[in-house]
Amino acid sequence: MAVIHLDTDVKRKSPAPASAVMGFGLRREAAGDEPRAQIFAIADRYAIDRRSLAAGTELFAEGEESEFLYVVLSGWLMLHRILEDGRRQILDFALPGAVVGYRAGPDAAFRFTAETVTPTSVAIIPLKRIAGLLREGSAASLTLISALNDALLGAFDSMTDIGRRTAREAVAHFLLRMDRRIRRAGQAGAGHAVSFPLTQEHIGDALGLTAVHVCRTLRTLRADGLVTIGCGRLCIEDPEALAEEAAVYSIDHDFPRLAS
Amino acid sequence: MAVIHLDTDVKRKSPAPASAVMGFGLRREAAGDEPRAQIFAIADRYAIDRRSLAAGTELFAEGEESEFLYVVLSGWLMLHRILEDGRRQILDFALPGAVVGYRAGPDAAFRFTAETVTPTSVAIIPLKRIAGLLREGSAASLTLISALNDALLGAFDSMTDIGRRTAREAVAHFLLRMDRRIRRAGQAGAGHAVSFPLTQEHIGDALGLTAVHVCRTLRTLRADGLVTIGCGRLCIEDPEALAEEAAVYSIDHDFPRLAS
DNA sequence: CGGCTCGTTGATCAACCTCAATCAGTGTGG
DNA sequence: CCACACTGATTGAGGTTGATCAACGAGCCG
Repeated sequence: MAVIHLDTDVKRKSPAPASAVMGFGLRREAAGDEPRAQIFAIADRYAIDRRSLAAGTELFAEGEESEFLYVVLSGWLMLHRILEDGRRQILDFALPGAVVGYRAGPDAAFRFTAETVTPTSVAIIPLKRIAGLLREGSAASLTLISALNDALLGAFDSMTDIGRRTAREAVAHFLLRMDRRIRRAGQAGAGHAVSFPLTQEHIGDALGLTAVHVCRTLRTLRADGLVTIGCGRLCIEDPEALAEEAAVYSIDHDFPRLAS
Repeated sequence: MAVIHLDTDVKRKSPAPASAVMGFGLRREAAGDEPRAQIFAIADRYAIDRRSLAAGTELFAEGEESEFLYVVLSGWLMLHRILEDGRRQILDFALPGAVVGYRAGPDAAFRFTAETVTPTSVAIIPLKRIAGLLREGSAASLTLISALNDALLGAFDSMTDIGRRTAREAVAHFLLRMDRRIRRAGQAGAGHAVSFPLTQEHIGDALGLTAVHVCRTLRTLRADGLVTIGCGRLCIEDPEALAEEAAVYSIDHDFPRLAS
């Protein structure tokens, strides 16, 4: 896997001062990448600890209460809900630089489950400190609001995919969006391809489809020379043609179409 | 319609000071209703103008740029996207007390269209003032973040409805959610019923269904004695049974089921 | 009255699901 | 070293949910 995994200790419980615990040089690592650098700066300043998780483990579960919020430092998380009979809806994926688990306060339960897709490390930030940050006022407020707003716009994209696009359109649009997010998160791979840890079941659960149907859909997209996907890699072979397949509305800010 | 419509002038362009324009006694009207009162307080303090719109008019359209953000004072808006061939996905409904159209700055285009469902009046707030508010820090930052977070959680609910619930489950869950939102927005009607301005097409476009199928689904829900809906009114006749039909996950914070 | 929106119902169709089997790759314990 | 289990991808056959197309009635309005 191309996901950088910095350390493997499960949890450091020592209540050391933040500056001592969080000296990872995150700012250096992400220099120049504006929104992500700002999130990492918040993690650097306000986190009291960090935690490394193996793939497939829960960070928190729907219904739990906790005093913390998390910033993804490396790896992928998925946020999801599961209905009683096992149906699963993946609500979002959290890439490095994502803020996960914001709530109004420690007495508000998590409304979804967060589970790692790859080995992942997160910074742990007390909600109390965030509340303080907001009251006092700083550029961090704007960063946090922007992160939430981005998440909301992403959810709107997903709703449109799930509700009003065909399977082929939805998968095409999903791959375009993910490719862009992966690059923005600084995970760009060699050449055109990016590392892509999701299984077909993940894609299906994010788009309201079955893994079987995602498989069939990907087969046709591959056959048409639009994408290469598999073995943990994704390559958008023909972005314009794929955007065409995705039934992107003409005004779409992210994927402007050539004609009109 | 039970939606209170305070005035009908189309637009006051006079750049009068906020306090002069916004003396509507909103704080009095919403006293005791915490989150909504806080939003109205923000509108009271930061709005430069207000605007009243007839039903079925656009407040703003996807792709537009503007320096403003809006707070709904009365009436309903719908936020939606339309694909090139006319397919429409309704992303959210905005009830009184909702914040609509937040963006990082005036150069960021709207990513969806906002259109009135009923006659509506909104307070107009310059994005600049919001940015200032966040930098300076105040309780308003928390209010704004909470509003965004609530919108995100609502979008997650919708995604689960659209992606992983059957039409019957989705409609049941949607009606439960809307009933709760209407009451929280202070629009509770007489007795069990609430005023409900949405058409079956609105419901369908919010849930990724056709109006025809919503009609058939509502028929069975009515026949089973679960809801009364029509003529601009909605009445949840049997909340527990409807939650049962909605396949609400057992941990759901909003609609706890009786058993487990 | 004509035109419009909204709700309703029927008949048909297809997109996507379900069930099932196979296969490759990978890890594991004997 | 191999049998075995397990995950993830793939393909086939058949079934079902919800879409599409169409028609009609009620209410409203100019």
